[in-house]
Amino acid sequence: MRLVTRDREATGERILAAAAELFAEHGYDQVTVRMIASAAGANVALVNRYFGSKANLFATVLITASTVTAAIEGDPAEMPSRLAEHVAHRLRTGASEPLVRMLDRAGTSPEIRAVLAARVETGLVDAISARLPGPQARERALLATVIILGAGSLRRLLGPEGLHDADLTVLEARLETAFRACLAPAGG
Amino acid sequence: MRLVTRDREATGERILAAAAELFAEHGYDQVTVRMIASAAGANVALVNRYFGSKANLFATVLITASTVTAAIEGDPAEMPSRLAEHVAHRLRTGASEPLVRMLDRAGTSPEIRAVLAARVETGLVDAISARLPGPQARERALLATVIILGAGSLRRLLGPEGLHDADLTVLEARLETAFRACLAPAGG
DNA sequence: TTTTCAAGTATACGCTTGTTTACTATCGTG
DNA sequence: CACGATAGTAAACAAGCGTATACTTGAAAA
Repeated sequence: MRLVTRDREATGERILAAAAELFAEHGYDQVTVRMIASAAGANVALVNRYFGSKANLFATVLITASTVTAAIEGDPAEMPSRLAEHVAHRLRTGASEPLVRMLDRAGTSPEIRAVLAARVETGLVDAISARLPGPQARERALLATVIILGAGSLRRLLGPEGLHDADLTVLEARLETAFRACLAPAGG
Repeated sequence: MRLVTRDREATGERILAAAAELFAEHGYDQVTVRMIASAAGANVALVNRYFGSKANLFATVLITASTVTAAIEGDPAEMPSRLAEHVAHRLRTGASEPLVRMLDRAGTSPEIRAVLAARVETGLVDAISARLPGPQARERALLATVIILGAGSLRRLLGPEGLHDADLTVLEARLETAFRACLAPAGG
């Protein structure tokens, strides 16, 4: 029979889930291990006991976290519209995939930045450029990443009310042309 | 550091300058008042004595900090190329105006976010949209702001070495088309 | 010179952080 | 049952933070 009350694995997963939720919502710096433990219904010491350190827990969360693959995968010709829809939806609702949320709420400490940078490389830049035919794939992917990250920054900075007076359908349409300009095989 | 004179105003300005430098370099959260005081060659207590609080000092720095006005002002038709050059130069060198650097290293505490958001509104979004003829000026300005902020995020995340293998002249050319797509009067 | 007052200093307060240490409680098993 | 392994707990650790206090110093006014 599975243990209900004293289950190390289950507790560890609760901690991991709580950490993913909180990191995505508030960013690395603003989340304390006590917040994580409280949200997971676990003792503070278990966070460090099971994951070694807060930074390591964050890295574990990042590995587990999904990416924007849904918008990236598929026909490259329609990637601009998918990305535009994804970003526009993000601007509209504030919701997004955990990875992206954590990216633009990036912690400022160097060790965290490093693991985040690696994740951006693989989860965004490389993932996008791998699907781009033609030359300058990396540069084009970098620019698309710029928009994705920038939208997160703007949303975080201005909040929902800061975008209320903006027409979001207009934003989405223009986002698509912007993505298209970034991703087009022919430059300039 | 030994002072030649006891000049409150000069000391205050040294603190302000040191704070501007450090905030732009490392972001609000990572900078301590002791770092500021040390860089300014002043005592720790003077920071709070002269500026009330760290948050208030940050706000003062933000007010003093210059903006990207040089790239924004001028013929709107050439704003895309000016912005692209500005952003590309930023990606290349890592140097940028204090305001923009502080923006994408935004602190995560709510009170800091508020003053930053206000500064983005006036210094970027409003400044750009005011110079845009035609409809949807705010939406177009928002998208340009997205790129500006996103470039800062990417640069911060990947660092100089993360962009070494990318052709920055290509990036600048594509940035210009992206800005043009964002800022063009005719949508879609 | 003496007085005076603000500039500057040294230090510590209260708090929060991540982390660790001893301890308790509960389980499977001999 | 008893016992040992271990999940979980309570508490404190050391360090760092912003901030406040009480003191010292130096230059100008008297």
